[in-house]
Amino acid sequence: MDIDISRWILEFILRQPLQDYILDALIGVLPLPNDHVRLKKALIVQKIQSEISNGSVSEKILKFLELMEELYTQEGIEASEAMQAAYCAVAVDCTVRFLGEKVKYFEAVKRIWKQRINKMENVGVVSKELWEWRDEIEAALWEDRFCDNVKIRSKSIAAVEAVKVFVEEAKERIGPPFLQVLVETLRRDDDAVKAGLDWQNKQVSQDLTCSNHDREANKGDALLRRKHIAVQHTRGTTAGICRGVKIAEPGVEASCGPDDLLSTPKTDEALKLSSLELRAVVKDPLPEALDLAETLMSLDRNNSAQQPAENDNGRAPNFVVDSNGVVRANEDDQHCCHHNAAPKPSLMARNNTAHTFEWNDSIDDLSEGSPRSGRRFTLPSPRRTKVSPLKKYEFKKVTTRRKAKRWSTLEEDTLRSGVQKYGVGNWKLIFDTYREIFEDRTPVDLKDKWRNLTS
DNA sequence: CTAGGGCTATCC
DNA sequence: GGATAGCCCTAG
Repeated sequence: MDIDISRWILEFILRQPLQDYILDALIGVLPLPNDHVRLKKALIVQKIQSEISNGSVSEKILKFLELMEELYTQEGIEASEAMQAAYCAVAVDCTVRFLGEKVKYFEAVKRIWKQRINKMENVGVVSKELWEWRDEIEAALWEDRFCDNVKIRSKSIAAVEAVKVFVEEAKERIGPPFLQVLVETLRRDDDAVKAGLDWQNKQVSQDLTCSNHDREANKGDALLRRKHIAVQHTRGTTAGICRGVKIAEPGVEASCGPDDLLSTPKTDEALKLSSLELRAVVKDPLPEALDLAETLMSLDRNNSAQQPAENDNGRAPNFVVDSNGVVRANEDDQHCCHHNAAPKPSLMARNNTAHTFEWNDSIDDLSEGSPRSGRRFTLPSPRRTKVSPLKKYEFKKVTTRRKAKRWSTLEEDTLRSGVQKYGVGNWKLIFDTYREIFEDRTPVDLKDKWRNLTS
């Protein structure tokens, strides 16, 4: 799986309620970038949420908050008050819970405050309040009155709540997952298409010159744009660039927010250009179809005028153009043709109505009396060819066959002695040993010659 | 790199 | 036209 796609998926999943073991399994399976800060932050937030899911805090949260602070520092962002408050609350909570047990309390103070927090003098996650707590908590190790003071004061600490506040703030800073932004953008695009069509339908009633064809073209433009957006998002993001247009992900090197993510003058220009290119490649079949219909109807009128008394079998078919623009034979004629249909050909014979590779819709093929004369006519379509685009760029291997050179007696004798010395099959070794004698030969030549000598 | 099948030019 | 020598291609 593409590393970006797996990242998007993981980012999205991280916003969902998730068991830790599932997350760990996903991280183990998905290919992930090592240097994507937003993903790391999302992972940390998920881990913190997981830690507080049982209604209490753990020392692990301290580590996660420290990691988060490191990421903030990398981005030049200062640790927030919410982060500092959460860190302080968790540290205090994880310590004072052992106040009744002297040994455990001593170990907790040593582990959390001496070994962890004391080493973080200048780290942003540490606040002035934390240092005040440190003094009181250490004092409580030696004097009971400080112990009581810590007990009373710590009752006001709501560690889980403080962590939740931080989590919400962190989520907001990280922003929505890329896939969510993408879906929302596409939905807006859909709404825009619908709104556009509604508007066009209203215009139709007022403006009779606006044809169905034009409306379809407009609709196609909007849909085309949507597809381009999807393609650019899914295929162009590794480099982040498609046709010179950069599609930024939210929160990552983005100069614009999610709202104007996909609507910049450059993207619009690129999409228009792509649309024009597609139109240039795909010929609109409608005008040609209408010409064909007109031709067939005029033929029908002429035939009717020239052969008014002809019987049903020889009568030229009547054609009608249905509401879809499809030219059809008159129902009566179809009925007639069924009665006079030729015997069904063998299954192995070519079926004239089957067009697997090449559509045979040329008007030249619609000669009278042909098997298609009384059948349904379809719109002319672009002719498909069997030419593979790969063939166009296929290099024809040009190899000049070497002129056959007869083996001299010296060469034959050398080959024999070589085989005697090194054994059959060591053609390269023999060739290298007597390279000056086997001029213009190859090890394969030696092999071929030996085959010839021993045959 | 080697083995083996196939192709082609040359010889008779 | 068949036989053969020399060369080429490709799978393993």
